[in-house]
Amino acid sequence: MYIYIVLTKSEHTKLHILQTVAPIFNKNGYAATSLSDITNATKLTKGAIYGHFKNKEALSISAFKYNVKLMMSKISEHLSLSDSPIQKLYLISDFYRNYYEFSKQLGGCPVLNIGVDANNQSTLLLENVRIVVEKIQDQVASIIENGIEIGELSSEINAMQYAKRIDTLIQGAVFMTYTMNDEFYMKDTMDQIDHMILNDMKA
Amino acid sequence: MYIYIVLTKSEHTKLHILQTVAPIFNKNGYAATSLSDITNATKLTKGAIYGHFKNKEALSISAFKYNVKLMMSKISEHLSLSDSPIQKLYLISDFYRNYYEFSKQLGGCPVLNIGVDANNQSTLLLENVRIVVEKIQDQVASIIENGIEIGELSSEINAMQYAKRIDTLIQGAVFMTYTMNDEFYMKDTMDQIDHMILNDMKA
DNA sequence: TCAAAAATATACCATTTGGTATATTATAAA
DNA sequence: TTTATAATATACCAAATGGTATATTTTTGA
Repeated sequence: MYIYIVLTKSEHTKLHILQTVAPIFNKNGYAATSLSDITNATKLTKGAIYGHFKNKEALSISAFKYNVKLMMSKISEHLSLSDSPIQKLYLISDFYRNYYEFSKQLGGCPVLNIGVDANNQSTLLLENVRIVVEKIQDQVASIIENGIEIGELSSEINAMQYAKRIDTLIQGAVFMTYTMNDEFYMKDTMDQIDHMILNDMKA
Repeated sequence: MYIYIVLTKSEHTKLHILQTVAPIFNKNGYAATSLSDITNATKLTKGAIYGHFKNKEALSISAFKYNVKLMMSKISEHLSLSDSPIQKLYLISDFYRNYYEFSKQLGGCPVLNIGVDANNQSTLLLENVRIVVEKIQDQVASIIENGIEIGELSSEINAMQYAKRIDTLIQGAVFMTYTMNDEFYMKDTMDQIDHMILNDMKA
């Protein structure tokens, strides 16, 4: 079953801009993405761009959010494969085993790229990255809490601490995988996470 | 005991440029650092800058190497506190417990910042980051190998694999610490590394 | 002390930057 | 079909960009 949503001209153009521009900002970073990069890629003029976005910073934030939404919905989709909290944890590591290829479509990992880039470029952009990181950690923590409640996971563990650990492990793996262009880091880190679930977290 | 090295005018200026510019490139990234940033900060003119460096890219590479040298010599200094391989591993985690404050002087972690930044900006810069990462991992691996040889560490473990794991854990922690401005990630990750040394690596 | 060389400053280059005011075109409701 | 409005294009802006040729100043060794 498909749901067809009729877009107005304006909505269509705005979506086209975001789709086109999100990977560019993600790859190049804020400063290295120029308005001519944007107009060339979208085949639109500055008039059209500025009709939809206040300025370059606002566009970059919308582009970041667009990429995050793509990423998050892909994870959610994957996590829906099981209802069991512990299985959901395994599905997280499973998702990231293929994250290198997936995230290339987005122009890289938005959290890593924009997190590093925004740190000294745009306070607004950095705030948005932080919100996303917190949201991700909250979601993982609530999976862990559910697992503890139904007795799948040990009641000894601190849900938020482990959520942060998992997130930190993942980000390190993403960074190393991209920087060294070597998926070993991703695969090995996911093995570590699986090991952690089994040995430290399981009830 | 101090060693005084007499610098020529040229050497003095070159050092002054690198000292001044290294944190700026590290903070802002390649594209977001302009030549006027450089001339303003150094109080020199373009003539002086281009007398010492072929172009902006060459300067950014020298600046990266300058920061890496500062970082590496600081680590080496710390690791010289013990001759025991297993103690050296603990000294690595100990070093990174204070890394947030230390690396701020450099304008952030050069490996993380330039690694992410260079990925789509400068192939030359990225190559240099990779060389540094490999060098760090080789050094950690050789500490582990020594530990295995003298019986401090288990002969079951793969030295390079654990070197890469430690490095990946550290990079993740650095990223999270900076992005969230929260040293919890660094401290907790170093606890994990200590735990790994004791439970997975120790003979 | 002096002259050659090295270091640095000045003045310039074409191109690009983000952004805007205005003109033109396309859309959508009456 | 017409008309008001929304969407997009055009033409422009001052400022900044990386880089260079040349002029000036400083250094250095004879």
